[in-house]
Amino acid sequence: MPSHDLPQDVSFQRQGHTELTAPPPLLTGEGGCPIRDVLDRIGDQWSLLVLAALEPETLRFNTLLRRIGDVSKQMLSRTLRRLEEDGFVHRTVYPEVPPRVEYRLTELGRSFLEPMRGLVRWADRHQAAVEAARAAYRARIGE
Amino acid sequence: MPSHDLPQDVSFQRQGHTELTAPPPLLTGEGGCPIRDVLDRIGDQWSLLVLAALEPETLRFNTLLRRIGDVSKQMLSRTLRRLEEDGFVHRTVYPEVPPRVEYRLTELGRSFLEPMRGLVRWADRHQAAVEAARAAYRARIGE
DNA sequence: CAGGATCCTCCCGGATACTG
DNA sequence: CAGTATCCGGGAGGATCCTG
Repeated sequence: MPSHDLPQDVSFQRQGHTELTAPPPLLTGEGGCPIRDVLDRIGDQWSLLVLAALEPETLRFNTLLRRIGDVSKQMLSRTLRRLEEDGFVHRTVYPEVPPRVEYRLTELGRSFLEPMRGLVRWADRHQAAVEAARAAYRARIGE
Repeated sequence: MPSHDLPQDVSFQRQGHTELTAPPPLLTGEGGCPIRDVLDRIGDQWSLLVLAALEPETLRFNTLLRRIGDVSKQMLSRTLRRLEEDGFVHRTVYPEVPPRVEYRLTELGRSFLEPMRGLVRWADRHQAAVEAARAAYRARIGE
C-alpha cells in the first residue's frame, strides 16, 4: 500500500512550517498560524472575561474576583500576570496599608476588544440559528 | 434588545451563581453571556482549526486529520460532531466501500469565520507589540 | 487586601486496539 | 476509510493556608 502521506498543505500546523503553495491564503498565515496565536491568547477560560470586566473601568484584584464570580484567586492571578506580560493590562500598585492594586486595560488590550465585539455580535445574531441546528440534530439523531 | 456591548456589569457571570453585590442583571434576557457563549464555542483547542481547514474546501476525515497534523482521531471526531451539532459543519456519508465521509462548512459556519478574520487581522497587526510588551516585562521583572 | 505556595482532584486528550 | 471504546498520564484549576 503506497499510502505514505504527502501532506498537501501544512501551512497552519505548529512550527513545521515548510512554506509551500497556499491556494487561498485565507486563515492560514505564514510562519506561525494566526489562529493558533489567537487561541493561545484568548483560548483559556478567563482571559477574555477579565478583559471584558476591565473594559468599562479600572478594578482592584478582589473586586475583579467578585465580578467574574467563578474564578479562583490563583487563576485570576495567573491570568492577570499573563495579560500584563502580553501588554494587555497595566498593573498599578499603590504603596498603602492595606495594599491596593489596580488593573486597567492598556491601549493594546483595548484595541483587542474591538475585533472581539465582532464575535460577540455574531454570537448574538446567530444564537437562534445555532439553537435551531442543535434541535434539528437532536431530532435527527439524539432522539 | 439592541446589539449589546461588552458587559458593563456582572451580567457575564455563569448562571447558577447566587448574586450578592451587583443590583442589575443589565442585559441578557436569559442568563447567557455572549462572551461565555463564544468561548464555549471556539475556546477549545480544535474547533477553530477545523473550521479554518474546511474554509477553502470540503475534506474527508483522514485528510482533515493530516491537514491539522497534531490532532488525534478522537478529538477530531468529537470536534466534528460538536460542530455538526451546532450547525457549523455538514457531514455527508457516501455509501461506498470503503466508506467516504466528507465534511464541509455550512453557511452558518462560513459566516462565523467572518468575524474571526478580524481577530486574525488583529493578531497579525499587533504581534510585534505583544512581543515588545513581553520583552519589556522580562526586562522589568523576569530577569 | 493582594497574591504566593501547596496539595489534591478531575478530566482533557493522546495512544492504542477494535469494529463496520 | 471512518470512526468508537478503553486505558491512562499530565496538567488545569479549585481549596486552603500563609505571608507582607
